[in-house]
Amino acid sequence: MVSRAFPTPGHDHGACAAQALAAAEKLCQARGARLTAVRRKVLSLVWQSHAPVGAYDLLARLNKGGGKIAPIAVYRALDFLMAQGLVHRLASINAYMGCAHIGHDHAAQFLICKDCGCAAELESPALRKALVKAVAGRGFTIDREIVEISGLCPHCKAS
Amino acid sequence: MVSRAFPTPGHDHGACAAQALAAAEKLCQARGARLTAVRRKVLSLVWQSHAPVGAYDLLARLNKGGGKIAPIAVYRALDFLMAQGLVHRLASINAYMGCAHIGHDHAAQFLICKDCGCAAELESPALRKALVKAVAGRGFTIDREIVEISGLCPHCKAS
DNA sequence: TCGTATATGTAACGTTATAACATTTTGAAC
DNA sequence: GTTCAAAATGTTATAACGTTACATATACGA
Repeated sequence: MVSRAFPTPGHDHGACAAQALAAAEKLCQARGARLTAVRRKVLSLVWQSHAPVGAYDLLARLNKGGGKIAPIAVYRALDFLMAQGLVHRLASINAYMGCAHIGHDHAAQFLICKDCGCAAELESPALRKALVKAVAGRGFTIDREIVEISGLCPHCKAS
Repeated sequence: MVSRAFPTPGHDHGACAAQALAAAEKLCQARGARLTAVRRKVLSLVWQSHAPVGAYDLLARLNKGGGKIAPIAVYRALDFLMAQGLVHRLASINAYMGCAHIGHDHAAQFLICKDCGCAAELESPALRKALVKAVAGRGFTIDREIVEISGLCPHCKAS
């Protein structure tokens, strides 16, 4: 399977998130990367839903219960998680989501539902290829690509 | 020609910008859209270079000489210009650039040089088609697409 | 010229992200 | 196990980006 599909409204998200966390744990261990308490907590919060979440939302959730963590701490955790490929940033909505294809580098594309707020990761080789081809011949060297498509997901369209 | 190429370092930018402003003027007149003084000024500032420019940069330039324009005025002007298709917003860098293909709706793609800061508009039908195709079959309805590719432009790569 | 829609002014505020520097924790070498 | 340097976190302040709410002014057709 190439894409993480949009979750059905009633899917078992607990299992979904737990699996992602376990995989992240394993990956970090293998790499000698330190998945510290803050980082693990931020990652778990990111995985609380399939809707990308803002940094200050994460901050508020971290501090729910009287914590005093500063914004910078969240951004640092997110930077680490992005460097490890565990989290993606969606530039068009200033939000972060868990990566569905950890363990290998990939230039992903994102579908963002403007109704329910959920996002799905595409990772289409054909699209990637078309992009590279479109740029080729212009003498431009690609460093990073951002492809974010907003619209209506299947579930929201149906209702 | 499908794309606005990266300008050569010494190109006649005065003529380039003047042409864009004249075309915008004409388009607004034809549509009955009011290209007021503020909007015209913002558009001309946007066209002062081929590097996308931030809203607060525009603001500073507007106020150079003692003006007191507020941020909101710039954003309102930009909103108008974007609605008319005269300006694009680059979400990945929070900046704005003049549109090179005014007068017809288009889903453009952008190449952004991380060295000189210049950006070019691609508007590749093949890429667009690949994107639509990649999304098709997933039941997702496209509303808006953002494709922003950062890297090195030909001129910067050469030097 | 009247009235309404459009545009702009004004002030305050909300949101997103980073800078700069101090302190603590970690893990490996000795 | 002590020491040391690198990595991580804490603390405070601030930069950068964008909007709300409401008042005023201008344009333009009836």
